Amino acid sequence: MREFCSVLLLSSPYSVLTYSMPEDLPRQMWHVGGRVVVPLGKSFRVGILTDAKVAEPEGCVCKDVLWPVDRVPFFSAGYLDFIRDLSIRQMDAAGKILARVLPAALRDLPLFKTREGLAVRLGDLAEGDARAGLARDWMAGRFAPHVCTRRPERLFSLTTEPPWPVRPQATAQLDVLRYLDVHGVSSAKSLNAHFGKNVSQPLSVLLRKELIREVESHFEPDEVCAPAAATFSLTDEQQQAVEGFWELLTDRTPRSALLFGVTGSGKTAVYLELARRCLCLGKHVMLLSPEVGIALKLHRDVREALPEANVRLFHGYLSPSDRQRTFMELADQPAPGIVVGTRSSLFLPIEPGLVILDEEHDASFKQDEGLIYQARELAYGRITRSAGLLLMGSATPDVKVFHAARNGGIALKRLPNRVGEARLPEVTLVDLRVEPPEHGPFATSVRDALIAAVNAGEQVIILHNRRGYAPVLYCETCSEPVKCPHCQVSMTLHKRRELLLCHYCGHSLLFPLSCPGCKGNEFLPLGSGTERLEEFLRDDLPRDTKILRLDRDTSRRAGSMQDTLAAFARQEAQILVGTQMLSKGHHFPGVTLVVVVDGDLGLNLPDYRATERSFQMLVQVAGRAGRGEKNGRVLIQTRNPGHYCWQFVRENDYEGFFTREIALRQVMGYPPFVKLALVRVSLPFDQPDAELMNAFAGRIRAVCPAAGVRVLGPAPAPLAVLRGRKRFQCLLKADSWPAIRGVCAEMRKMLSGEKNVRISVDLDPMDML
DNA sequence: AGCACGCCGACT
DNA sequence: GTCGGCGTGCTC
Repeated sequence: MREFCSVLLLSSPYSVLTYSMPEDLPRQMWHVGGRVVVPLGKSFRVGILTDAKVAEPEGCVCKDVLWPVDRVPFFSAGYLDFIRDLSIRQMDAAGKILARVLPAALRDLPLFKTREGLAVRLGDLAEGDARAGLARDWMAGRFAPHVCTRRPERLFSLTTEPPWPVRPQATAQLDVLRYLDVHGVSSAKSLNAHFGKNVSQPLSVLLRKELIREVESHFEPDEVCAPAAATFSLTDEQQQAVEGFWELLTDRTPRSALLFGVTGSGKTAVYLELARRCLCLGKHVMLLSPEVGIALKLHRDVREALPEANVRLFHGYLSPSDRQRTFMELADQPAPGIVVGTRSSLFLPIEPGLVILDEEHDASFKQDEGLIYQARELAYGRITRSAGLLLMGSATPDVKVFHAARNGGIALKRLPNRVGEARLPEVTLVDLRVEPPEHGPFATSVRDALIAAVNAGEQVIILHNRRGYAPVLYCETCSEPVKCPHCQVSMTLHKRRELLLCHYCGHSLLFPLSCPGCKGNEFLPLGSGTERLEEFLRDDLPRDTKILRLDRDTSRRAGSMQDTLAAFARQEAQILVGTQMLSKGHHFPGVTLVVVVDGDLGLNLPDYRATERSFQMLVQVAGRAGRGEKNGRVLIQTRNPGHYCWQFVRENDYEGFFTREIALRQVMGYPPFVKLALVRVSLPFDQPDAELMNAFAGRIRAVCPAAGVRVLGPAPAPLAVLRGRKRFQCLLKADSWPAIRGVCAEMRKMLSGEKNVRISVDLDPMDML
């Protein structure tokens, strides 16, 4: 009796196909959840054996599975179920989703080698004299796919900021330096692709001059300072939270919980204690943070606090070989361990007993390109299959999450007080209409406070959520700002880097330049970003004031973000200027003053969550002040002091804000009271759109009412042109996800035949740009 | 993704 | 008549 199995293909066409089990090979060679090689047409594919007992399909002749790749069930039933569920929700093939989240080496055809090291052609595995012998060798562990440990990529990073000490004639060297400046840490491969083979000459010269250096990875793990700190003590509040969550963790039912603790209340200590206990229970822990930088810090905290534990770091910037190694090791070594990482860690092949999402509210937990997902939902999907606990932590929870916590769907524990003597800072609004900025972007009282703090030897954080020198470069000849040719938005001047950058698509122009419109050479930089702010402060503050800047531009060099943060923490500078990057999770006991240059930025975006996000960022950055012995102060400049969010920021009153916000959402019909989806259609800039969009609008209007879906648009997206493509979008609202999915599927079908037209569906979008 | 099949125009 | 262009459709 022939047996049949299902195989999920990990490369195109990504379908699930039925194969027969070879009758001449031992049944023990195959594992459900293991990868296998199968024949497809004239070639071969790697797939996952997902089901070992399926009926023979009608109307086609099944081929035999060729050979196993894994000796162990690589993916658990729970993992595969999780991926299948995701594929339904994303309306995409499961194989395609897996292909996007697995390291490439795991979906490529393996190279089989005999114990003598001779390569075996896949065709020879299908038939041939050696087949029986190879099967015996496989069972005895003497024949295996060669693990292609690809040589780690060579990565290069700048060591200094421009201007570089290079002769202007050394154009090849300058080109390489500029490339690294624009693209950040780059591989030898990408440099070769961009410059051709003769890049090696300037590269070696630059290495010798130490203007660039070779790095291991974009982010290198920190050294552990004191790996001996075996015990840490918890406050009563922390202890109570731990006990509450521990009950949920051990009750063998999937649970979600929220740790709502003010900034500086010591949420990390709670995570660490729970993680320790979870390991003792013999279960894996995932500790996830929204950003790599914070993950690195957590990674160090964990290794210091739990020196015995088996701790791994995982994030999207690991080299392909490191990712592959982590996947392989986790799949066949079930000893419980802790994975510290970013959202992509949720696809690692372990069964987590505890998933912790630190700074749960952070927008970076949502992946918004390629495979779109929200880490919180994936994390829940994983713990439902391992009967684990999903623990979210934040001082400013997502309104949706807090709503669920209020209504009992999510368990809630609070840490209302800061650890030790530290108190929450005093927040003051500065009305720029009454007190116009007379010192650069600062009102007089703000500048006075700055100088007073500096003179007192205290530390100050200045938040300005806009990087670069000036967001607009205005041509005085033709009275037009310089715009990105691909996006039609104003390009930002980066003065020191001698670049104009489009912050939406990354397009860059060398500066100085002639106006692309009129060839004029007179420009006026309008507005200011962090770079200009830094320049102003260097002029304005006392000579010997040390200033550091932290934004995406200053952290392009490998390790420079950690260096800056560490230098500021060691109090080597009085002032730290930066974007929202510095509002996240850092502990600076010396900071007594936080200044927000423009509190209104972000309040008026076309987005129902704009206020929520603004509130969260302001409370988080305010929370950087007063974590030491001295009390903290926060000064926020605004031109709109009447906005409802200020009162709550001032009083650090999250729950007050929540009550107000949730009422507003109910009235306006926004999540969590409705399900929301953003459907975006894009097509090349020069392709006519009228006919297509009319047809699209007609179709969507025809489909929606019957499905119980309300529709807004389609209309041009707020960023109407991006990366050379015109963008249209419409917003769908409904009471249930299936209703929305139905409409989206219909829209996809309608546009699937159209050339160059792309459609993307974002269920529960974070923003609407 | 490949690789077939298939239906048209330019060549030996 | 045959070679080869790449549009369409299938792969257990």
